[in-house]
Amino acid sequence: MDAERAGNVAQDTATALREAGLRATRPRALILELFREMRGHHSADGLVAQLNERGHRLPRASVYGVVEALTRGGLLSIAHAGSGRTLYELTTVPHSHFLCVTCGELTDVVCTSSSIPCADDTSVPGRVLEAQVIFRGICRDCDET
Amino acid sequence: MDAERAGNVAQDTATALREAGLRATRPRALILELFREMRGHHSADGLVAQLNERGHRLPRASVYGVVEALTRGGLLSIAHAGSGRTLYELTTVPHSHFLCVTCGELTDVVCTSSSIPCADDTSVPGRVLEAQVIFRGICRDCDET
DNA sequence: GTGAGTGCAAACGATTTGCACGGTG
DNA sequence: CACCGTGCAAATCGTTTGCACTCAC
Repeated sequence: MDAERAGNVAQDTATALREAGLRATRPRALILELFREMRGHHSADGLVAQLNERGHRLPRASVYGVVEALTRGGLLSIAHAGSGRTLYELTTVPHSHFLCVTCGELTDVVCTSSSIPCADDTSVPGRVLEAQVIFRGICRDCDET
Repeated sequence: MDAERAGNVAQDTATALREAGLRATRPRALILELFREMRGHHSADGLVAQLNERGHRLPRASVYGVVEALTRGGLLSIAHAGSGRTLYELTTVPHSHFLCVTCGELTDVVCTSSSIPCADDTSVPGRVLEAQVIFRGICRDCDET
């Protein structure tokens, strides 16, 4: 369980990075593994904190660079949570997000209707790369209070 | 044409503000009229610039307060453009947005399918107040280049 | 008259930039 | 061994906060 030894980058992680067209560096592997371990949505700043807790000190700017690279390589996806909060998550199947306006918690919403509305609508003024539905509302926890 | 004289608030603008449950102050009228004149999406910061060009000097913080109030009153709607950019637009019919990842331009997309996908899906973890579809892609202008 | 809204300055958090060093391919 | 990515510090951007003053109601 001490695969966290410095200099040691798990093979599959390194491979995943290279397959994404990225160099397999330690910070990148570290953060990718962190995402795989934790799941969910995390801000660059939150990652710095998580890494610190695990004894890895990475400067903010580097973490920002890493998540940018991982996103560019398609390994991470961006989920904007409003008010300047940029969250990242492991790229999986396309899905939507539910943002609680009270507590700010962001949850995945698995969309049962597979097609994205308007994606091929002629009123769309360009080539669509990605479409995202964001639901804003009040989550059950906050609603009960 | 010089309805811009200080202290003079156009009647219909004042009425619109009061109907929204807001006090009819000059900054609010100024900004609301600006939106009606310009259409489109604007950031709080952009509004400050626009107002300056027209000879109205309003401090940033006030503009932020005004758009917050207008949004609270339902006169403006928020359109998050990612990366911490919060844009405002006159509230009209519900619609989606197309964000060009190259130039950052935000355009309206009039959605022909009126229903919001998944809005009543049981997988949504709370009470939905609002749903927004955002398309990310490359607009025609940038695509041609 | 009273309180909401404004104006101003300064603080704030998230993200970005510039440059020298180090490790990957 | 060339170059991309990292580490570090400082700058920047959009937004928020605190407080005294003013104006709409």
